[in-house]
Amino acid sequence: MANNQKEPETMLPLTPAVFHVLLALAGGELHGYAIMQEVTASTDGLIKMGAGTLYGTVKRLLEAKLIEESDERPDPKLDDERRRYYRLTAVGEQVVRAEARRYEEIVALARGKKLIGRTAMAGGLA
Amino acid sequence: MANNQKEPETMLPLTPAVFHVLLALAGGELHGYAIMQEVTASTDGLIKMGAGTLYGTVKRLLEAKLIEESDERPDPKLDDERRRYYRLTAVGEQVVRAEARRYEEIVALARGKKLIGRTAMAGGLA
DNA sequence: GTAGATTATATCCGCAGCAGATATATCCAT
DNA sequence: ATGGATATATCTGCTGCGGATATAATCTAC
Repeated sequence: MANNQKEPETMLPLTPAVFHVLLALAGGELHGYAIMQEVTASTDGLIKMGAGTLYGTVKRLLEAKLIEESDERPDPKLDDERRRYYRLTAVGEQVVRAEARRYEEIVALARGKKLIGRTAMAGGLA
Repeated sequence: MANNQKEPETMLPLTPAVFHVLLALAGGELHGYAIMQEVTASTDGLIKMGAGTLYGTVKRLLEAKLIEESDERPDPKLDDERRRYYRLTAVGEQVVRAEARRYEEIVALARGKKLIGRTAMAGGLA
């Protein structure tokens, strides 16, 4: 094969916490606390990631080289210097893509079993 | 509200193991070992559910009344009497539906961040 | 028919990692 | 300046996943 690294599929499935963190960072670099807020916001408050989960997950993701710290500051003046920003690595992006596709397959499976409709309106008729 | 039971959304998110078991049973009742095989088959071998995971999960699902044992035998003559068949309860079906919708939302989120395409072909261009 | 592989259920236990509690410190609004 | 929100970090209890182990019935092959 053309590249020298393992196939991203080999590290699937991701834990939900890992996936949510990578997904949050797929929209651009964020600092830890912002990741927590992004996860809560993007799931309508259903997933509330605790501090222990977040920082533990970030640590493991750094070790696995799926994310990396960035020294760039979006706006040096308005920024809080306590913040530590993180971004996806190339491998991290491959992995989050692969996991997203896996989720897509599961949705297709659920659709095949008539659990959800063909349209993408997740709310249904409520 | 009209019904006397909790909203299925309150017990989300499900663990991946729980979701896969419920999803397998959404296609009709199955015995334990068949659930394992169905999970492996429907995920192209990516998820290989161990015996400990399966029977532990089944036990907890029975306690939570999301599944129930059925005495019906698909074909009494050809059947293996060791088998224990399980089916979704009404609540269990509500819950697996709700979780499937949640997965759909996550896929939509990933789509919004351009991680996957608009079409549902999960394999992509490989 | 009987030996070996597969099917089938069940429990045990080590380990990963999630989640709340705790600690510390800075930033911001009043 | 005081209090509350922001921000990072660690500790620890607990859940539950997953491989190993045990037991037994069923099926296949010879």
